[in-house]
Amino acid sequence: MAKTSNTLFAVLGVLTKGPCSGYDIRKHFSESLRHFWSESYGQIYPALKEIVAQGYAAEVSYPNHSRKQKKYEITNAGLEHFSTWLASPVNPLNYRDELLLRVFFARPKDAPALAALFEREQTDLTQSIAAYKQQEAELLLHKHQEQYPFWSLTLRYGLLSSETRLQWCREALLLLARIPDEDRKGETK
Amino acid sequence: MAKTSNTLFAVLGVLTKGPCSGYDIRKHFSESLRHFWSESYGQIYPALKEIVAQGYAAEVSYPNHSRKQKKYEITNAGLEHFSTWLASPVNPLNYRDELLLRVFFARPKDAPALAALFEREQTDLTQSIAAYKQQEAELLLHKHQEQYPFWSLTLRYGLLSSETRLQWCREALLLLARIPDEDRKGETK
DNA sequence: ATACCCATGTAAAAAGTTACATGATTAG
DNA sequence: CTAATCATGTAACTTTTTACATGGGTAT
Repeated sequence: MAKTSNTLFAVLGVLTKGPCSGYDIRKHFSESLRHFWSESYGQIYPALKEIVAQGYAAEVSYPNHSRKQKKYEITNAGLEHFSTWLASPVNPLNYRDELLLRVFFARPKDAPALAALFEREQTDLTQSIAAYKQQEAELLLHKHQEQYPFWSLTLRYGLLSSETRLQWCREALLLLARIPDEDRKGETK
Repeated sequence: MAKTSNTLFAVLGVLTKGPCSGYDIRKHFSESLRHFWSESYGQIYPALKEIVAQGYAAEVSYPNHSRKQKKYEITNAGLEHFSTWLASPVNPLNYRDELLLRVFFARPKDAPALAALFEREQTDLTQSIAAYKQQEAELLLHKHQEQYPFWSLTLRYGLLSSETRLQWCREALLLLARIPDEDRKGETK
């Protein structure tokens, strides 16, 4: 198969929402999509070139504002290609979690250091939960758009999974609090 | 900075559990660590070479079974290097979720296709939840090891997060069931 | 004018996967 | 004897990030 690359589809996906420049696309990734997807310029511009080469989008010019900006518009072929991808099976995600990695290898002597990492994680999660809630409120303005239920589902997942992880951090801190003092064996110092 | 590479630390981490060959390390990644970390041979063997070059592990030979196998043992310098890493701040994880990506770009006409993806996800999650529960039972055999609480925490996270995602799939399917019929506008066919 | 964002793009490096070549050992 | 598994390693490729070069537009 030629290209399974998700980058191409992610970029094409943004174009389904309307004509965009590379810069606009980047903004989408670092704003509404940042919680579950991102792409850097180094991926976006080459992907746009490829998408145009395959006839899934075309450059459009708006004579009004003759900026340096290039906008791309998805073609019918592009829309169809995207729909097909959307219905295709998802690849198993390969998840890499640095915090879990540290926990897995930790020993009693690492408990205080781990606790500090968990506390940091807690404050980060608390912030993102607040952000999700605010975004949910903002999203209500689009309540009557046909895409509303889908956008709302992605936000909902962000919220649920962050709350679960926060809860887990709390459990972990309780557990860690019971470890450090009883174990001081195997010290060489 | 020379190397922030997590691969080096992940491999070193496995070595903290005891002398291992590259093959053994691979097995660790595809067994106990698979839910939050993985490395391929193409990463592991070069990483081992690098680790030895930096003096964090050394090749050991067991004259008994003169196999083709090379085992590596972590050095004191390696243990210290690893502890330092363990206490260092975690990098923000860049999470990419193909299912969320599809949901975000979906429109009412895609509802049936999405529902199929969610159902697939449900069965996968149900399986991993069962696997987590079985692993929890097996882990009880190591209840008195000093690393038990940490291993148990990583399993616990796997279980909680899978259950949350499963719950979200159920909500999504209910929501999707209410979409498809009311929306048939904008069809060109 | 000068600073700051908008905007496009690329080169180089780093990270990671895949597929293969090679051969030893073990179980049936 | 044969198949499966153990075991090491690498080359080629894909993917992704990072850092830079370049310059237009706009507000102070």
